Amino acid sequence: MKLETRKDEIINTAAKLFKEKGYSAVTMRDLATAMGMKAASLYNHINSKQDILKAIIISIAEEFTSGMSIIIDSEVSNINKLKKIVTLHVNITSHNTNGMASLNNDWMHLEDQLDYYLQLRNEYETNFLKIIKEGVLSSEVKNSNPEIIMFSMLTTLRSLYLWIPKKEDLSANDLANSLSQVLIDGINN
Amino acid sequence: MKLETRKDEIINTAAKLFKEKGYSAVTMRDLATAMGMKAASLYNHINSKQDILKAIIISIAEEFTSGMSIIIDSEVSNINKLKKIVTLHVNITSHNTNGMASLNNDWMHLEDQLDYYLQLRNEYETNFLKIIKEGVLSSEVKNSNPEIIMFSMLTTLRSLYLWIPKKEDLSANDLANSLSQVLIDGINN
DNA sequence: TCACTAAACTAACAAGTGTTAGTTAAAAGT
DNA sequence: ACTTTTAACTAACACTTGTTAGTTTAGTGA
Repeated sequence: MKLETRKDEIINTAAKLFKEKGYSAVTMRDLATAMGMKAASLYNHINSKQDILKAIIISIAEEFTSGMSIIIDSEVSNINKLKKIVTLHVNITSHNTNGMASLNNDWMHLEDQLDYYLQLRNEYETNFLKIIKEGVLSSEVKNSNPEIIMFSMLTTLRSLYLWIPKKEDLSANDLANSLSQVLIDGINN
Repeated sequence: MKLETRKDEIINTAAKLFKEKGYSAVTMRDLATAMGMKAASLYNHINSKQDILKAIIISIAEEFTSGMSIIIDSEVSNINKLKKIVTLHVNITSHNTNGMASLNNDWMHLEDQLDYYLQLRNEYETNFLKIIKEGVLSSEVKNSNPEIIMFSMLTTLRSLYLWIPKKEDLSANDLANSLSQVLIDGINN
């Protein structure tokens, strides 16, 4: 665990600002002010505004990809795979709430890396859907529209970044458990 | 049902562009090009870029407020109130998917109307939470964390704008029913 | 001590921003 | 027939944008 470099500080500060106003509304001068320096000085550490966005989004997207890959290979029931997905989202989001905002809202500004990002996202959703469909086949999962199930779960999980910072009292574990219960068992008594 | 004015056309076109790139990334020249005219000509119909955003967001926010008010006053079980909320979101989103994107992602750029918007949103969430809490008290709703329940439902409902355009074969009614089932009864068999 | 490097600075640029002023041409109202 | 309105236009504005060039300053290794 290396110390946080100046470049990392800039990227983390940028992620925070991007979360508040969105990528396009944050200027390099905004970022510089937040860092306590002048805009031109940022370029001693980063190549471009684009590159900051890329650094924020791609690393998280790859975390999800490798996390999903481990879940796919794990030998547990499909319901338990879904629970693992919930935990994956809670964990990744917990240690990078700001970055998750950019991933959700600013991916379309990626330019060079857009295709790569879309590919990762597509693969992720395909794997997610496959688990649900297999769960339906094995009667673990109710026979509802699998795409609606995925949509419902995934949108909730993708919005965790909005919610986790407001509920810091809740441990990641507790949240993952409660959320799994609500998402999987429903709320009807 | 009056004919669509030129101003409405501009606002609808803007909503579409805002959905694709976000408010800040869309320029008045982008909007003008999409309308087949010059940027300056837009100002014959609208006062400012800000005003377009306001027109998009506030009208939808008020739709939600009045919809919620009807649900609150309706004499049905709390579970059925929750189902009505699902239907409310499906209906509003169905006839204004583009605007819902701005409401979700660009509300922070409202400036003058920001406080008003936040007030409406806050009241809405308070009412939503109250229905869930009363459902828990009357044992209609499982005794999970009410805030997690609301978070889970609301984030799914708020993301409908991403999904409805991709599933035009599904009628608003069918979608509301399927979604209610998934959100309320869960997916576990 | 001296060269080198890291990381800040000032100054400037070319392009793009929302918006205003003034003009024009066609349509509508009287 | 004349006036008014509508809705487009061109030209320009003051300001902001991301970024580059060149300079300065402080710390590091030889």
